[in-house]
Amino acid sequence: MIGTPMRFARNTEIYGEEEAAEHLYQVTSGAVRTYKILEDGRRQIGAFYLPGDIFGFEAGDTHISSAEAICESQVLMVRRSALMIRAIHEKDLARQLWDATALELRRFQNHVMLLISSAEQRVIGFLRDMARRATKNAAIELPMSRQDIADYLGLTIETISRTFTQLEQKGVISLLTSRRVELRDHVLFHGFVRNLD
Amino acid sequence: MIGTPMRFARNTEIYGEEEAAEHLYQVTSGAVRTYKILEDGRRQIGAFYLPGDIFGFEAGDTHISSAEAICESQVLMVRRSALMIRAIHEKDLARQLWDATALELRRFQNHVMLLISSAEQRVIGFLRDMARRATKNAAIELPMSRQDIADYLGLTIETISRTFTQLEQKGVISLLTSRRVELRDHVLFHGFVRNLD
DNA sequence: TTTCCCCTAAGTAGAAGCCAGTAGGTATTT
DNA sequence: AAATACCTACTGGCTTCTACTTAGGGGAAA
Repeated sequence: MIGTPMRFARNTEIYGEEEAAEHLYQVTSGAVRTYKILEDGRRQIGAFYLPGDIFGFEAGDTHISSAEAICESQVLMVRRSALMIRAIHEKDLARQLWDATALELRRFQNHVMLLISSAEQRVIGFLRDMARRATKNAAIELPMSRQDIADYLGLTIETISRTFTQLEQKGVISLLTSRRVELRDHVLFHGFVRNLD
Repeated sequence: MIGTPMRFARNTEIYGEEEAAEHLYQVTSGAVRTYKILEDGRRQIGAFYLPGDIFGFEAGDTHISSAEAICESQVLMVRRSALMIRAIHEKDLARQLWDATALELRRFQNHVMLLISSAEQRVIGFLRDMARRATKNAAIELPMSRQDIADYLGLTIETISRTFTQLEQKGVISLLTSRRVELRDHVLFHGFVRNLD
């Protein structure tokens, strides 16, 4: 994917909800969150995007979420219209666009699954997802704050914090620092954690 | 949309998870639910489809959910491959396919929003959604059972039942029968219900 | 260095889950 | 036709889990 490289500082907006979706983005470094503000003031984070991920691709004409850089980030920006026109002739490109959409749908579905479980399962599910997507090191780097995780999982920051501590006590994770987590193997290999007690 | 008409009896499978997504469907009568069974046995309903709605369109090669008829239903079935080939030349068709995908993404996003609210807000949100999509009668017809609603909203059947009763007592809805609900106007016109106490 | 978030800890209160039990309607059986 | 089973929906009591609140410590940014 070629495009214009752009830099965004921590907590700066990349695009806003309801704006015309003229561009498509790919993260090259850093991390991005998409979110919506609800009528009652709460914030729901829709997804996190890490290096390599494509975002801003809503299939419609306007963005359904806002996007912000979580930390200092670099992204490639491409004109959506240009891409769509090219996709008519280049079958590979068209294919890639559909794949990106399929991935996005799967992520949403996965997110729904997370939200109906207990706090512990949500956190484990989130960490497993991050582990799968991150560079295959033993430790997971979390670019986002506890508040971001809370707003993604539909929990409070305190519950996130408590659950991290409990998971460490149970030996499921190691908290190297607050932003570096190590997942123990049995959690990675088993699809699901049934009884941790 | 043209296609092969097919009938499905109540609670019969239309397609299964992980099956090749060879077809695309449009409901002509009845109602359809898509769902996934979680590792711990719970069922998460992803969406309900009513007459006119298109489903089975996952953007990928395999279905990410199973689909069942909620009640005796008729659907039109179209070969996905044929449609995609036609879409290359017919721009309108391509447009329609993207629109359907965009709608699907929006529905998922909406679903995520519902799942982070209180039980009362989830039920109200569900009913508002059904009211918007249904034929514009005063009363909403609910083809699905309380268990279906519970599995869609991530609640228990008891909570659904209790919340329906509470909403009726507060004057937000009228339960004409258990499957016919009338939404009071102020809920329809206001975007959100803040204080019902 | 210093400030300011960010994170963790602990206790209380409330919301939703779980476990019965009841009632009404429909289908099946005798 | 009566009796029975079955399915669906509603209600009450108790338990559990997570939100809310307050407080304090620690680390990153300026």
